[in-house]
Amino acid sequence: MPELPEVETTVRGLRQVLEGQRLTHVEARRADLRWPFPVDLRQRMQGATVTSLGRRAKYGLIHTDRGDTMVFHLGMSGRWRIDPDEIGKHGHLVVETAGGTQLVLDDPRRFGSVDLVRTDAVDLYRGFVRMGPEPLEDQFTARVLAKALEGRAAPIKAMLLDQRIVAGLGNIYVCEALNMAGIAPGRAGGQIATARLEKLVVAIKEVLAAAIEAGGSTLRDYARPDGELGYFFKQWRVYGREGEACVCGSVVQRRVDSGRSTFYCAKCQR
DNA sequence: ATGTCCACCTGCTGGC
DNA sequence: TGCCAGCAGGTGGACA
Repeated sequence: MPELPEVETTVRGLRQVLEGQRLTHVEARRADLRWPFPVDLRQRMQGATVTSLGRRAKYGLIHTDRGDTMVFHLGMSGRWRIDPDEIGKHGHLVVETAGGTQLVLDDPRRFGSVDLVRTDAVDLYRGFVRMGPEPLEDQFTARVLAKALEGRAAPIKAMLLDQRIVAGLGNIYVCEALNMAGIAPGRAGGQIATARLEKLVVAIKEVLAAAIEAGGSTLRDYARPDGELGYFFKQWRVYGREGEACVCGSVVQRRVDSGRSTFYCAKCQR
């Protein structure tokens, strides 16, 4: 589930049990996820105290008093479980705190990742170097987006999924934002009028904020072993709704672009 | 440089 | 019941 809102919700849940806590046990249960775990992960994290947590795009950040930052990505199927009944066969990283909480990073498909960087050099992390602006920050504006799309022929949908253009959107929220803005997913990025980009930027900010809000409303679930993510899926306008009625009365379409489903309304998105 | 596609994994669902 | 194809929220790298 992890696009920006899900990672933000995850970080908020982790913050409640990790911030200010000393890590008494850190154990990787296999050698790698998408990449190898840092060989010195346990050595550097075990015994350290978590000073704060943060997020950059779809990455979660766990800062310690040793000047290290653990950077995690949840891939397609990753999630943190808090005090689960059992670690489970996909529980690949286990962290325990002095406060008595056990955290398990669970990721069946193993597209996620865990890295360790020096906190004062987080910006140099390979995933962050060419990354675009945070969509919820003020510096993400229609002007900035227009500049990034200038002269580009690729479909707007593909461009919004490109983390170098704007960082944190995934397949769901791109589909939703394009629908809210009334823009056809296949339209060339460089050929969208500024006024429509204004609308798109507003839609992106709105859909992300609403999703975080919905995740936040069920935040307490993270304290449970079988905690699930939020309920924003109930608010999807087009994603996963092929064949259903759009608000305009037309029918939501699905098509596949480079292996990813695109949901849209051909009538209200032009 | 830009655009496009695929591999990397496991689990689940729906059709036969 | 069982099998198999198709699908899933991401992204780095290989290609033209």
